[in-house]
Amino acid sequence: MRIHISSDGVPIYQQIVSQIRFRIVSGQLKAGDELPTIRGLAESLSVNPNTVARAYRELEHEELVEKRRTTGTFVAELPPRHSAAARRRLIAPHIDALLVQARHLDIPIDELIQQVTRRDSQITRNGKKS
Amino acid sequence: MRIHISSDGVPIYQQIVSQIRFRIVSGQLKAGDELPTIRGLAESLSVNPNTVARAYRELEHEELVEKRRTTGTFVAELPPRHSAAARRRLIAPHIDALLVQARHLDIPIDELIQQVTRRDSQITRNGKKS
DNA sequence: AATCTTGTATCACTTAATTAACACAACGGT
DNA sequence: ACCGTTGTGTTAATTAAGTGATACAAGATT
Repeated sequence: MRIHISSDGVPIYQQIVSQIRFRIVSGQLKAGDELPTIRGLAESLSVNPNTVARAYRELEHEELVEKRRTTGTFVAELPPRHSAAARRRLIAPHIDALLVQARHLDIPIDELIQQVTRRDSQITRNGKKS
Repeated sequence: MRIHISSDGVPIYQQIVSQIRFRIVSGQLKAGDELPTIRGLAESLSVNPNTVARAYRELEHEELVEKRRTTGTFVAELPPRHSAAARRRLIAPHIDALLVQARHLDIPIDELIQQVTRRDSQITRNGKKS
């Protein structure tokens, strides 16, 4: 598991969370796959185990991973399910945030859609490859 | 100017920034419109003037507003311009964040696109109305 | 049962972020 | 010229965030 930490102000635990989350939701990590142990990853990154534990705890709260004591941490079997209405409600603020950014940068809606589509297929492709 | 502050952990100045920014980029506030004075808004929100001043400073850094000493703060005349390449580069991480969220919620790409489009036209409509 | 490895919990330290109190400076109106 | 209103700057106090050191607890392995 190659995790890259850059000292650019973003907290270490968040860098870990977002990199692992990205691999899970993009399919590079599959259900049941084992993550590095807290201590193992902590040592390879030269950070405190608490920092990795915190990252794993966040992922667990999102139900993306499952921790089994004395065994390790694994990608969760069941991604959480929501109703269509709940999904729309949960994604709405993120959509708004993106639209505000796009308008701020004066990006027209169709150009935005185009880039979203392209980026999505890139992520899909990378996930299937591994 | 109705600004709503909720004590949910998000810093007050950020709540002010995002609410005003949203109104500017969505067209509810137009170029030249005057914002509340720092002291005035501070009093109506029962916060320190420095907190509002900080919010306005952020908006000024984004070139969304323009402060005129002894006169007040106004929505800026010229939105900043970037090249197409620069715009793509700046929006990319926000797109990725949205896609990660969408996959996390198991929202298919076409449903996402549909909701983005709908929300964009809602924002556009609201902007024109005022 | 002993022991190793796993995640967990507690505490402390450091740093950054947030907000506030208060004085200053500039410009417009009278 | 004066005074009121505007944004500005300095400083401090408080709080929150991030990370680390270290000890604990539980289950697997032998």
